[in-house]
Amino acid sequence: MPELPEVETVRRGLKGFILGAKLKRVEVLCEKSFIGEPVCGRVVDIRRFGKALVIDLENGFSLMVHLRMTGQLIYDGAERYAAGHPSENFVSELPNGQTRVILKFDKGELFFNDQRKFGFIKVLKTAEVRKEAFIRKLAKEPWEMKAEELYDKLQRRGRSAAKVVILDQTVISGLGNIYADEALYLAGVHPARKAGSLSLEEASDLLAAACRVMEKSIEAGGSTMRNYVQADGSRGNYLDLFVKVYHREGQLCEKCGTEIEKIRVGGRGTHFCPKCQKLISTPVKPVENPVENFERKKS
DNA sequence: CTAGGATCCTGTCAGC
DNA sequence: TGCTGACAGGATCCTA
Repeated sequence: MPELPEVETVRRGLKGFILGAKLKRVEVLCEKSFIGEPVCGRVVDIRRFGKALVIDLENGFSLMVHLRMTGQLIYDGAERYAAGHPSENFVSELPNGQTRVILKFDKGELFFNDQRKFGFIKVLKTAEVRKEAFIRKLAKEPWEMKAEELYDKLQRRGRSAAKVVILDQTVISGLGNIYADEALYLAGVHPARKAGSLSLEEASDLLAAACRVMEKSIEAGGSTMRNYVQADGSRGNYLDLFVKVYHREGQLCEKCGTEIEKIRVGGRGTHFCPKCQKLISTPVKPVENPVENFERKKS
């Protein structure tokens, strides 16, 4: 799942259920999914760093949760709260074959499910959370970043596709495959544009678009059990309600009516409007007298 | 340092 | 039916 808005949704929702609760027992069903020695204790805070969630315990230890592609956190107590990668697990009997870790609290159980096992829970000392490799390298979130900073980073990685650069969490944190596509669409930037060809103004637009698209998603309530099950009992992804290009290939662009296309950029499925997002490939540094330089190099 | 590709893992779907 | 390859809301590691 889980890009920044989904993780923030998990954080806010989970807080209502486990803040102040006492973790009494940790059951690890998949060794790969839990790093370190299990710890217990009362939950004093739940924080988020980019796409990583950190559950702080009273005893000085913290549990860092990264959901990666298919992670979900499902709490079962007096009622159920489920968020993360949307799937039938939201409403299934748990544990099941995709349950990797169970955190048993005094008032309920928190299931960490993860189909692909890319996600994990890692035990850290609370005082050392910021030293953890992923968190330490994390760039600012879009709303904390200045356009000039993003522009500089795009320049430094000028020969990569713009989308590839903004997906890098050490460049800007929070965007994943969906919101990267959505932000590029809103800003009118083709995903495969060389990062170095973006102007400061375009970088600024892209930054504003990233803020807007993620704020909107958080407001929409993110990916939870609540909006996974429709009123008529059918299943639906909340993203379909407001996404403009993601998974919309073949459908029409809301702005110009052109068919949305799907291509591959940096190995990821990429959706865009070929009319609203033009591919202008300006060389980063135009080579002067290429023929002459080539001749000189040979000799 | 950057850029590109492989890799971790399970499940689903299209095509033969 | 069964097989095969492609692909998936992420990030790291390896090579050039």
